[in-house]
Amino acid sequence: MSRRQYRPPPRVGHGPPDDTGCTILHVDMDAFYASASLIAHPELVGTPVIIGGGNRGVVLSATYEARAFGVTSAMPMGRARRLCPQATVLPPEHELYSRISSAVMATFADITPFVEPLSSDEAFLDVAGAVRLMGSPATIAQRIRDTVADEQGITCSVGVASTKFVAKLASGLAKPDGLLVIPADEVVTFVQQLPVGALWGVGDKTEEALSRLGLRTVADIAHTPRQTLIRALGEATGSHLHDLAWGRDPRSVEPVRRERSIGNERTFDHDVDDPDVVHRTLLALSDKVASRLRSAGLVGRTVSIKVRFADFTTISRSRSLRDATDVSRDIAALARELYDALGLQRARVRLVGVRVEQLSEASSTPVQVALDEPEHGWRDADRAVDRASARFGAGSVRPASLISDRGRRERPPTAGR
DNA sequence: TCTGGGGTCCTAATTCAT
DNA sequence: TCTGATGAATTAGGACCC
Repeated sequence: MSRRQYRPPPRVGHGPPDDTGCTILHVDMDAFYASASLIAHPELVGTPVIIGGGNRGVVLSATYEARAFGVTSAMPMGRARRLCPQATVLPPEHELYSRISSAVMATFADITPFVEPLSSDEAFLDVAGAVRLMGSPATIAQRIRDTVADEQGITCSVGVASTKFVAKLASGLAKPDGLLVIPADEVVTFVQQLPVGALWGVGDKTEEALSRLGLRTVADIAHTPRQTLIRALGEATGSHLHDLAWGRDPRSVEPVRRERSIGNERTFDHDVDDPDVVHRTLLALSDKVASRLRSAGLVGRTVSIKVRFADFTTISRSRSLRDATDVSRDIAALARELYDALGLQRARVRLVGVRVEQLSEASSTPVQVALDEPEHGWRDADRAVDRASARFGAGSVRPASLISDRGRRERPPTAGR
């Protein structure tokens, strides 16, 4: 579901590609959400289909038939409908996607323990240790494509290369339903012919900045002094891009990545200027975040809120607690404090979000309890709510203020994920 | 065109501790 | 005790990714 697509693969080299040393695979499902949803709608195969919804939503995924009309992911739904009025629009089915995603990741795990998922529909694999048993990297890549197609009924594309970022570029160029090997000794030629926007980490803003320097291709970046790039883009981005432009990418495939934050946010159907509605939404979001923390066995020290106004300007505020917490009430209280401290009168609010950062394992983080606070009471209450939710469904137990009269009238957001 | 929701990482300013 | 330097942590904002 990469947002950036580039033209058909340029032919690199002649004869069968040499995959020696190309032990990194990037596997990417083709139009994942759309393909998955079509399993239940075989009559729509071969027609334009858009996954998305909500009156203020964006396109989550679209079939290649819809993309032919210019529809891309993350495009506002209104625009997508105008570009392709004949498309069928289906609402997302997240549970289906996550089920298929788990099955695909399990297929990867059968091949190598070195699997780094990037999202529900793509992953890096390091197959160095599997080559003796299963054949060359390209052979393994083809086997993955066959297995996923047979078992899940959807296609994927695989990039095979000696580094992560080249493997990712390759899978993008192989799409849809393709396999592309970039031999190790052709990496520099391959990357340098690409436009700067093809590089991972170059979005609209960075592309603009590069364009101001007159840099359009990766070769242009490669032949620009490192210091010039650093001056224009900052230390990290500047030196990173210079390295990539020469094919240097020492990052290894990391199977376990610890979560650094957990958050939830919500865009209102219509802009809201009633502080009471915002307060109740913050409460519901805090509740959701806290329960996700608990089920992940994590606690967090920093609570941050995000507020987006009607004109789309967005601000955030955060504060750190003395001790890490996973207690709904603590998170909600701080979120509300942060919001109230903004001193907004009747600003029109489009979105609010709550996020908890500075995470650590709940089991290894002592949660300090002040003697005069009924801290354990709230923790125990939260766990009872967790048990009830597990038994009777999410949202079966909610803070009283979310089911008040006003609540019924305004229909606060329910926990749905 | 009118912009979701889940995140990660980077930068810069400010504050705090030594 | 005051002062300055230095480095770490905190906070806010923004770019980027899928």
